This record gives sequence, structure tokens and C-alpha cells, in this order.
Amino acid sequence: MLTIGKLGTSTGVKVPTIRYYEQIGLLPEAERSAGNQRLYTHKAHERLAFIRHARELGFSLEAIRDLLSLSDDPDQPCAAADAIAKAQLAEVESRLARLTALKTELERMVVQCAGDRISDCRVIEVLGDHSLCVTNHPTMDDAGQGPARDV
Amino acid sequence: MLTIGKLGTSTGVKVPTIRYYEQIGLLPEAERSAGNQRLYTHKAHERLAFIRHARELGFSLEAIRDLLSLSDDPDQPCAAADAIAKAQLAEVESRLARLTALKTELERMVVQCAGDRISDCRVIEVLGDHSLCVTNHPTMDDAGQGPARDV
DNA sequence: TTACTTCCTCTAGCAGCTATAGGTTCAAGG
DNA sequence: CCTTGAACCTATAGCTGCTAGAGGAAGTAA
Repeated sequence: MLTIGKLGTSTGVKVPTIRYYEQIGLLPEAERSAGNQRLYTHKAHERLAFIRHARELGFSLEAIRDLLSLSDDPDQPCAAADAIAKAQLAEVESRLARLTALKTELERMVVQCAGDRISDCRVIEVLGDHSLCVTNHPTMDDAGQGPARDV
Repeated sequence: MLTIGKLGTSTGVKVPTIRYYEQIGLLPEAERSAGNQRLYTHKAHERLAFIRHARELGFSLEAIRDLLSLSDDPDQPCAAADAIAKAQLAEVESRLARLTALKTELERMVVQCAGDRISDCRVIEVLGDHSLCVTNHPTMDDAGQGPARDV
């Protein structure tokens, strides 16, 4: 039986995050010691490692919730898990494409900035006028509205 | 003079977002009509277009705030604006590297999933065990902690 | 026993919006 | 002129995925 601190260091998940996962029902409520402290089994450790790894791969907590409920039921067909992973892959690919376009644009901005006063600064100029862009980088409608996500 | 709705459609920024930008001081307080409705000048339109475009390129609101105060003062040297753009470029490049690693991993997961029961599912299996990964994809420590950002 | 660390709960905060409620103003049609 | 309906107003709460802080209890080593 691990304390929450040990579980945290052994999985690389911070203690408040573990409590948060319990709170939102991603982890079951932990057993408690006589003094009301959480105690974790090997199974809980595995489940948290799964969650952490999926987070690293960019899965949302909602997707992870689905994956966990699938893995709790090993006789189900695999198609649903596969679909979640494929959706995640598509998401990553589209993000890659957009980021690549942004990189091109930023490189152009930085390279072209030859003046030494703000009034001649390409960075400011390009940001003020989308028509100066070479790529068709994303608009707020298709890039900036979804739930914020890292990586 | 534009109403907030016209300004929104002409810049591609949603109305509540414009009000939010005013609230946090990114846009100055708008003039009001007799009936207390916001009215915008061409200058405000330019400023919002600038913000929107910078957001598309992934700049944080804080960075945009800095860029705006620079552009308000055109005699200043350009170095600060250049530095912000370069930092943004570095950020985008590191994000690209991480996303590429994730893509590799996800592709492997999806391709290898040959079983048709969850119990044989590579997706679930790989997520449960980081050592099955071929790339050194990011950990939560270097990828998942910063301020959430899209694109 | 004392000191120190780790744990507990609870609440509030972060970015960057989005949504809802409950009301006012404006423009067009009859 | 009056009505309808869209667009506006303010204020507040919610979203994701945590993180930080307060104020206190429990566990551990010397």
C-alpha cells in the first residue's frame, strides 16, 4: 500500500492532480488509513500510470475515461478503443499541419525584420495585415475555439 | 462607426470575445451611442485585426499586450518585438518536435492493433506501459504543465 | 517531546474564452 | 405609429486540467 506521495513520485503525477482525478471520478475513491490518509494498491498505480501515459499522448480526460471503461471490460470488441486512438491521431496530424504553417510564417516574420525602429518592423507589420502572409494559416474559427490542450 | 456585431463579423472575432478583450484591457473602452451601445472606429478595427492575427499565430494574450504597446510607440527599437516573435518561433518548433514524436507513437498503436478483443488491444496495452514506446515522447513535466495553449 | 514532513479538506485562481439569464435598444415591416 | 425580432447591454457562472494557498491533523525521526 502506497501513500499518495509515493504514488505521485512513482508515477510522476503530482499529489493534487491525483486528488483531482479522484474528485472527477477518473480514479476510484482510495481506501483510507486509520488516520484518514489515502492508501493505494498496485492496481491503482497501474490505472494512474495508464492515465498519465495517455495524457502524455495528448488524450483528453474524456477520451481517457472512455478508454478506461473499455479496458475494464476486456471482452468487448477493440474497435471503440481503436476509434479513439485514430481520432487522436487525426487531431495530432491536423495540429501538426497547422503548426508547420505557423512556423513558416513566424520564420518569415523574424527573417524579414530588417529595420531597427518599430515603425519599420516586419513583425508588427505582418501581424497587422493578414494579406502579407504566404500560408493560409488557421483562423480562430478552426483553431482557437476548442478546449485548450497542450503538446 | 461600427457596432460590435459588424466589428465581430468583419474581423472574425466573436462578440463576447471582443467584450472580453475590452474587459482585460487589450482593447480600449469603446465609445458609446446614445443608447449605450459600443461604437468602433477604423483604428479599433485595425487593433482587433492585429490581435486576432497574432492569436492565430499562437501568441499569448500577454505577448500580444507587449506587441501592442510596442506598436503604439513606433520610435522604439525593434529588438523587443523581434525577441517576442523569436520566442514564439522557438515555442512552435519545440511543440512541433513533441507532436511529431506523439504522431509516431499513435501511428504505431493504431497500426499494430490486430486483435479484436480489448484484451488483445495494442492501444490499451501501449497506454498502460510506457516502455512499449519507441520514441521518447514528452512527459507531463515538459509538456503538460504550462499555460494551456492551442494550435 | 519536539520538530519536521506529509497528509487532509476547502476554496480560489490560471488562460481564454463561452454560455446563460434577464433586460434594453434599434431597424424594418405592416 | 406600433409591433416584432434581431442585436445589443450587464452580470455571473462555466469550461479544461490542473495549481496554489490556508489552516489544521497525522505520521516519523532524533
